[in-house]
Amino acid sequence: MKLITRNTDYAVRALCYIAEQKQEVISGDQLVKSLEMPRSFLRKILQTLNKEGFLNSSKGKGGGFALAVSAGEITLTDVMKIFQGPIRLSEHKFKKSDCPYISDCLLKKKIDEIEKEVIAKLKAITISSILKKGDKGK
Amino acid sequence: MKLITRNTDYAVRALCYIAEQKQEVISGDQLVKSLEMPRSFLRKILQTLNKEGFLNSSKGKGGGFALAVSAGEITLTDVMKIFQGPIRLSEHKFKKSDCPYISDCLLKKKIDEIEKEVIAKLKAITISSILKKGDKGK
DNA sequence: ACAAAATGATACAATTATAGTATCATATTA
DNA sequence: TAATATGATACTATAATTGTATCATTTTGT
Ligand code: FES
Ligand code: FES
Repeated sequence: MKLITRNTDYAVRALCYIAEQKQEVISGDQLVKSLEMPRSFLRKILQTLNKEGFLNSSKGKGGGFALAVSAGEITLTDVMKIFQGPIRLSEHKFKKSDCPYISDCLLKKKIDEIEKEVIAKLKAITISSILKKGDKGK
Repeated sequence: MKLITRNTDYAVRALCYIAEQKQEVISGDQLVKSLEMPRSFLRKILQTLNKEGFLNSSKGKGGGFALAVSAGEITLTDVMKIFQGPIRLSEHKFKKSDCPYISDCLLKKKIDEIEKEVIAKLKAITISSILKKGDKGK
């Protein structure tokens, strides 16, 4: 029953780390060392973030990853969507034949409401909002 | 990324159904037929609800399950706890060595806040609050 | 040219959670 | 004592999560 899976979490932490460094470009290995995450797993995550346009990558010596978007513009929901698909708290949506309440289901309505609020709040969390004060904005 | 798993969902719907009927005692088979859920799965769920004190059961002809607690006192979080364990949106709690931010992690704080709010809202959803108007209170 | 340093692509594997099944035992009622 | 119901419990299947591992490609510096 996790809302945030580990690859999302790793991704967020990696983005935070990159955003905080003075250098723009950070190599995967540096991230692995600094954040102590499984190497191959993080590499895959970084590749995905690159493909999705949140990171730019460069090969060869001195290469690595840099933010492609400012830290203030990357939201938690962005990252979640990439690694976990569309956000949905419940799958309470049964075939009509399955459920006598479906046409006017209060449970569904209530859950949907909560879902909306949660998403709104997650959307308000950006990478820069997670960084310690003083580092923000970058 | 589901907040509510199917056994929780089935349990809630079963509780709703039982609460709505005029008879107090409803057999497992009647629930299976009416709600069109997998028989064995629902039986297991009903047994669990019984063990946890939300249903009373009686064997033999005319037996079945009845609410042990009034519908207004069974919350969604109650049911979730039974079938999904303690509610936790994120496992963002790494070993100290893993994460430079852990001592003062804004992400953790923000997630925890959201978590609290979600739990509060889920707690406000009771079985009777899900039933159609007019059936309430039973 | 060539080696070193990096990422890109991709296939594979392990673990865990979810979802569901099946069987036999036990109690109750008619 | 047969029928009806739940109790206990072990088993299986599927899917999601969490990784690993390998080889290819690009870039840089000597
Ligand atoms: S759609 Fe069936 S109870 Fe909500
Ligand atoms: S505990 Fe590490 S970023 Fe939150």
